[in-house]
Amino acid sequence: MEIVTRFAPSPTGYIHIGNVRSAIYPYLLARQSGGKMILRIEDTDRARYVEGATELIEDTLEWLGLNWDEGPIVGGPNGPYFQSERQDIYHAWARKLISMGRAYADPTPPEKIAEYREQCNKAKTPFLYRNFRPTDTPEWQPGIPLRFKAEPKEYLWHDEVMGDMHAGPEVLDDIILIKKDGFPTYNFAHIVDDAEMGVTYVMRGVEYLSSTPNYLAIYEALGLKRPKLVSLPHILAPTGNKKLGKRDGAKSVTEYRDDGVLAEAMLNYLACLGWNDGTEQEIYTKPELIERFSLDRIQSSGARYDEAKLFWLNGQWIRKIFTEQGAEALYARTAGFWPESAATASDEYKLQVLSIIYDRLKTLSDLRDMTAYFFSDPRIDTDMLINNKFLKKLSESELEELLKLSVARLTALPSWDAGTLQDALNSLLADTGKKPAELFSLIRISLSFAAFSPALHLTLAVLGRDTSLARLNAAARAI
RNA sequence: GGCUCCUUCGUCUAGUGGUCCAGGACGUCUGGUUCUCAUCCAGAAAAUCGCGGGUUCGACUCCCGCAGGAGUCACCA
Repeated sequence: MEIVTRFAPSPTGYIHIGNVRSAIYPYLLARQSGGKMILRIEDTDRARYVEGATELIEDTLEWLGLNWDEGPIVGGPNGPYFQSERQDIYHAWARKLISMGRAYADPTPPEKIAEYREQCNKAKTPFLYRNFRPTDTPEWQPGIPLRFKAEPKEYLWHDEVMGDMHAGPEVLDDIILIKKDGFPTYNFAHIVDDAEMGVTYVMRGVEYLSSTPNYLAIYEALGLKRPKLVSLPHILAPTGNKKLGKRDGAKSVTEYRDDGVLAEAMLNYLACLGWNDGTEQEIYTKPELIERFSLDRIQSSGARYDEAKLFWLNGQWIRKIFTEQGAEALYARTAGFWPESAATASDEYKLQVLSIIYDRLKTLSDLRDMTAYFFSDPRIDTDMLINNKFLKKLSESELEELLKLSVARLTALPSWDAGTLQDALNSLLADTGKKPAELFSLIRISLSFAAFSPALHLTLAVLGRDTSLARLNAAARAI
């Protein structure tokens, strides 16, 4: 049978690190089996609805490369894919339950319910609405909440991650199916939708585990085949034991895109947080994840989010793309990450800069700080030269002499390529009798006045003859 | 509080009765790669496998208790 999975977020804001796994795993499972993934927007709570959130969700999925087969934008045979547009469907199913005697209109005002709950709290007994079930219920009509009529009994089920589960009758309750405003609750809507859309795997966070018996009761009442149930453990915040959530400052997934994290690295990291294939591999491409993914290797305990590892992985991916797909492929990803002064620089020049600096990047946004001196002359800071730990042993006149000699030698060079420059630097080293630490530091700092830079001969080669010599001369004059 | 789930290096994890005085990765530390920073390479420290019982010739692995942590008990999802 075809595997059908779904990702069913509420449009209440952006997708963050803590909840994106419930999109990744359904995607991997669907692609692996040749099945399909549905995107469904659960917008039944008008109070929490956030304008533009649906677009944010779509943007996140598209960035990560998690394309859906049915849903907003792409459409499909089981639409609409917004719950707010499926009112009639829920009401039809609701009437079915009413006619079977498994649902009833409940006119009890919320204040009265709060009172019941309070009574139970005082008596230290669990609050179950079924114990307060009204006897003379009116006919159901819009404006009155509709409740499920629970039949307390024991439930057994299998969760693909948590294993065999059981729950006693004490957890079964008369949950609300349709709210006063006519919208269904999540509890009811997702069951109807999954059934109508042919969903075979329901993957969601573990917070739904304890309400599963109530869902099971509804499947049973409706005569529906249960989908496979998959509970995904929480991702924990870096500190404490709480799940990662927006109020702990969980960043949105796409915020990392803006910070220069590659989608490949993000997907790789998130997929492997709480899942592994049993090997010692750390870097996975999307096709590899699709091939290797398996539900039974999803961890049953929560996993702590570790940004340092994400950044490490991102560095690995930056290098992987450069070496496997070429400098141009990586360069194509760098738009928007260059310093402002690079605006007028040519693509060819930026590509050269990228080629000598890419293996130092943890994120693409590192380009901003690390490459500034390639695009504009740095401010001369003689202090940086004179007090350098290698250069402070040399007198100022000695530094000036060395710089002038270097300029003279480099000026005389017949060509200005990395190889020639390397040779020139080596012979300069031999002729002056200076240590590399001294001569190279002097030249490197004079060129960049930066905390660090790529290999000296490469830096010279990319900066070009005119710029290099001008900067060395300027530094010599400033000493 | 009731119910439910979870528990191996700081972190992510491997481990399905002996090959584990517990392996890999991130992070940390040390050394190397003609200066710097990073990469890369080599190496180190790092878990009495939550605790206590049992079963067994033998347990991280099976059973039972306990403790700790988490989730849930909405006309939110």
